[in-house]
Amino acid sequence: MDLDTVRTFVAAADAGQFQEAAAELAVTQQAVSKRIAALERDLGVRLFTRTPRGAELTIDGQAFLPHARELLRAADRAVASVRAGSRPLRVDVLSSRGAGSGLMRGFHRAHPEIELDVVMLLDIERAVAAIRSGAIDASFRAVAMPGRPLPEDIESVRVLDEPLQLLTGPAHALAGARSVTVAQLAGHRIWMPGIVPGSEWAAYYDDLVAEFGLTIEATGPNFGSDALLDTVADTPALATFMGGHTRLVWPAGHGLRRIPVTDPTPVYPHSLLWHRANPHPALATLRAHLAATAAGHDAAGTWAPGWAIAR
Amino acid sequence: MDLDTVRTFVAAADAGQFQEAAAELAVTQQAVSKRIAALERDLGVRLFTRTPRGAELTIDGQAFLPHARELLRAADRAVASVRAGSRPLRVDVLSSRGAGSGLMRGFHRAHPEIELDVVMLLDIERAVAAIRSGAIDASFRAVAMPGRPLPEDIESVRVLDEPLQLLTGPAHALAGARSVTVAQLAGHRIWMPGIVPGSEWAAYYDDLVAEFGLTIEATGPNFGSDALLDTVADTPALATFMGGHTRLVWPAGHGLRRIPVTDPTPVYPHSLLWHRANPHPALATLRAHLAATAAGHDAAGTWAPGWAIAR
DNA sequence: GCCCGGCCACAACCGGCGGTTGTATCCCTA
DNA sequence: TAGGGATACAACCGCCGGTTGTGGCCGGGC
Repeated sequence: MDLDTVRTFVAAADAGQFQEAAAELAVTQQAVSKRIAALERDLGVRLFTRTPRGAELTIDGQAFLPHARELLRAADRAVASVRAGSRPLRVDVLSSRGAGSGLMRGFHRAHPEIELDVVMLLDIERAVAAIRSGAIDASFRAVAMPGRPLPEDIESVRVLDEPLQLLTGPAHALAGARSVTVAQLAGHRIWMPGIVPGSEWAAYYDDLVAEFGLTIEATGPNFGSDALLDTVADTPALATFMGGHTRLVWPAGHGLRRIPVTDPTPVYPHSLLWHRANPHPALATLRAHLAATAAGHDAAGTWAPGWAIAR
Repeated sequence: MDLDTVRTFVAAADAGQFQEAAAELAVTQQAVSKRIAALERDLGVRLFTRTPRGAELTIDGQAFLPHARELLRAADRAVASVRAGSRPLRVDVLSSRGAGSGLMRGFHRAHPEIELDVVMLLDIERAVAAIRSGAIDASFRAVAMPGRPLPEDIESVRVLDEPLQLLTGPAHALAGARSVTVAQLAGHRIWMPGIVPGSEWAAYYDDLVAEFGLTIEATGPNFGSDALLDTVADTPALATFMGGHTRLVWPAGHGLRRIPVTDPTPVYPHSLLWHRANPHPALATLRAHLAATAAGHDAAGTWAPGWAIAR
């Protein structure tokens, strides 16, 4: 289906006649007639009843019309999403199910009128480059990499500390625990596929391993979180970490357990990063929303690498 | 923009390479390459970074992808709206702002998963013909015309009595009244443009005029309810009737007044009409919803023509 | 009652869009 | 270094979709 044809249909329906629609679209009446005929052939129904005084919608045409309008609106939104200047606010998040996504969902609920696009860059290096180039407007991340402070033109504000939880299958040795200490995790295999090597996310787990002597396998390709959950559910010796704010679509019958980690609770600190000179009006709205809804940071009993919360 | 091109973009994004997308779409790799290049030219941005091992989305491509998917979903819904068999439930209402529309909005809120299409046929003759032919699944209307009972294969159930209210501008003689009796309306001009001559709606007002000696001008073209409200607001000698369940988008600064009518209150009885043999599953859901939410009919102090509520 | 005007459909024609085949180039891997 | 797999570029061509020209239908006005 061609959107020009749909546009022609809507114009003809609004005008009530092909001739006027043709003038509006700057084509001949015959072209409109052929387009409508082609659309009717494709759909297999008659959309207009032709009269000597114009064309009026059939019942099928009436039913199709609002869908056609919605189709054109969707096309406009799609084009706007990549239009340079005055495009939707474009925000990078760490993962599709992490705290950043949750914050953006909350923002969208609070401001449904603001057009949003959420993308996922792989590490903070690219995120910072994209922010500086204007390709994205903001990013939810730990603020830096070890030894690599943020450039001066990037601003940041700490938004949320996401506590890590242990995710195990029903047959795991720790499956019955109400909570586990970090010390108890020593000796257990923890599997974190899909972490991009060299990213600040990988550095976080490197620090966690170095500090508490855990065994984290960050290798292996990422086949998606469904595959991860499947494997964890079926493998008694395997567990994984999950953000405490992740809202899982819980697969039925897996018997998965989420177990809080304590003494200390490892938290992943999320900050909002943006360019000092970014003029996007929705960016200010987002910052105000986050400031208004942010929970206080209770550092007592939690752990995070120093470089991740610097500034 | 061509939807085949958008489909190609989504396929390439999912596959991560043009070659596989081409195989999926049963075209050559070169065709996919040209389509993507054309889409990028149209949008003015690069959507993929080409590598010797495939093609991965740019940031713009990532932002565009969900919009592209939504565009294709909208196209599917549009096609489904006219697909013979298993199409959305198609319901006819009297007007876009009357009680029927309100009931359908309530039904949609209660069952958002059910696909709906609302159309507006002009009179009950056509509605009954459309119901019998299967072009629509149900209709909200007064059940019949005077002297023309419903055919045997059409079933109906009374759903809602909508009280008429008087709508006046601020300078109208009755503008200050908390309520008016039907007798008080005698001598005032009441303007009802857009009523289809010969329809059961027109017959209703004919009966109202004959019974109570009102002056109703049902003539003149219908320039839309906005124009109607404008005229009523500015013309002291003119009023109109409006369904009491109409939820107006109240134009600011017009000073319009809605005044209940009493002694008796004219009500427009809405029934749901459908074909006895219509197998659409959503039709049963709609009937159950209406039965569960229907208000009782309090006939005391109201008036409606006998033919409109027969059966 | 007839004619004219407005609107839509059909036919013929034609240019360009979008497909295919063929080929060059790049990069990773063995 | 050779080969495989990926994309881009070039040449070719059929057909889709536009235009012009024309005919039919119906209603309103003279």
